[in-house]
Amino acid sequence: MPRPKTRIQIRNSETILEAALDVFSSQGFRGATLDQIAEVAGLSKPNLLYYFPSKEAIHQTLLTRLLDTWLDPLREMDAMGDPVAEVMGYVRRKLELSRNYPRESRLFAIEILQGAPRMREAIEGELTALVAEKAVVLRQWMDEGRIARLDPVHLVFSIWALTQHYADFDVQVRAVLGEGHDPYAEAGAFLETLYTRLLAP
Amino acid sequence: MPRPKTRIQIRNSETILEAALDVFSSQGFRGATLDQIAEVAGLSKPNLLYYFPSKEAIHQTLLTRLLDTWLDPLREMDAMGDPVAEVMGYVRRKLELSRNYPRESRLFAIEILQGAPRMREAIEGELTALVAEKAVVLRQWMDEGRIARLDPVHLVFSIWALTQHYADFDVQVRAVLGEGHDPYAEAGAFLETLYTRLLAP
DNA sequence: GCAACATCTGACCATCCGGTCAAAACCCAT
DNA sequence: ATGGGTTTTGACCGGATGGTCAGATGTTGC
Repeated sequence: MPRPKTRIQIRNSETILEAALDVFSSQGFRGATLDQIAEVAGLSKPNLLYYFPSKEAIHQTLLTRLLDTWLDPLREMDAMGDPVAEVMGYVRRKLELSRNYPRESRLFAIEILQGAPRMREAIEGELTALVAEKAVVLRQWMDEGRIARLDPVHLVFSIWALTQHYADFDVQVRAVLGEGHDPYAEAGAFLETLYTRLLAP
Repeated sequence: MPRPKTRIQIRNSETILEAALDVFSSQGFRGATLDQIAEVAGLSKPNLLYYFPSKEAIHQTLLTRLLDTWLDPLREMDAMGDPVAEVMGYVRRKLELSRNYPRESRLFAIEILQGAPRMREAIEGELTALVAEKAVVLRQWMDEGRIARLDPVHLVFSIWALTQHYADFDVQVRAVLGEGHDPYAEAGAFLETLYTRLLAP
């Protein structure tokens, strides 16, 4: 089953990946079982293995798809735009990602936490290259005095940390805030203030 | 084996917990096996179970010990001290914790990521209470105009996110930075700048 | 309506894993 | 040295889990 072709193949592959995302992101690779995924997907376990050769392959497919989605917001940061607006836009897009795709965020986090055993290559390649590229842009803006002088790479780290925190530590965030809060709305306002103050030249 | 008494008991209990921390923090609860822990500890599997009644119990012991260490830096934040210095001190202590106890940080992170199945109570109790208490102090400082007006709880979240990021995402941080960097030293400088600018009234 | 192919499943297998247990090895006070 | 308690272990158990397979069931183009 190299490339899905028929409608059934496409539909079922998607169903499986959707279910697998649910289970992997809440249990980790080792904690997830094919039976669980099969149940969530509403398919039998052998049927899962008709569409994917192994548990490993399902996980790998999810991770590969994930990386692109994950890097897109940073790719969009435009060297020609207004520096503060561009960084702010990146923060906003990244926070949206956490809000709309928390399972993906957690899947990614678990993978990195465990030493990125199945993503090392992508981390050291694509991701590192993209950050290096954008660091040049940021440094340029700093040289021109359009944003404050900071370590550009750690600036990017701070955006990752602050936005992903709300998806990855959701349980903790909600417990501490208590009832009657919209964590993401409040986070948006807080981060707006934070980066406004941090970036001012 | 309710309370370790003899020297051998104390020594072996510690050896087991140390090994378990290694394994649980890099594989998660489900991913860790007693055989792995036994091997790292240099003991046999039945011997592990002579000191602890179950895998679950080893994990629970680690989590319980962890929480106190984890909250201490925030407890130390003193309402009587200088506001900016107190917050900065908290940031510094929390970053030290990430640097010196990265495995503990990851153990905690994995637990929360997976929905805190074995820590819910502590999160909703102790941790929430402590944050609420310190939020009062922070709000007081803001009312007095001694630090900038911000959402105090999200300010605390930001400190957690920014400091723990360096332990939890260590692999990614090192990959992106490349050779010849001291991530924690750079992070310390970056966070100093960030919170100086953020907190200024 | 039927052949050819795609999809699905029950039964099964080998391995792994947490945990048990009886007996061996060890330690130490007398 | 010896006896009584402590510590350690090899062998084993039952259940879970990833994966296989032969055959049943569906689907589609003609």
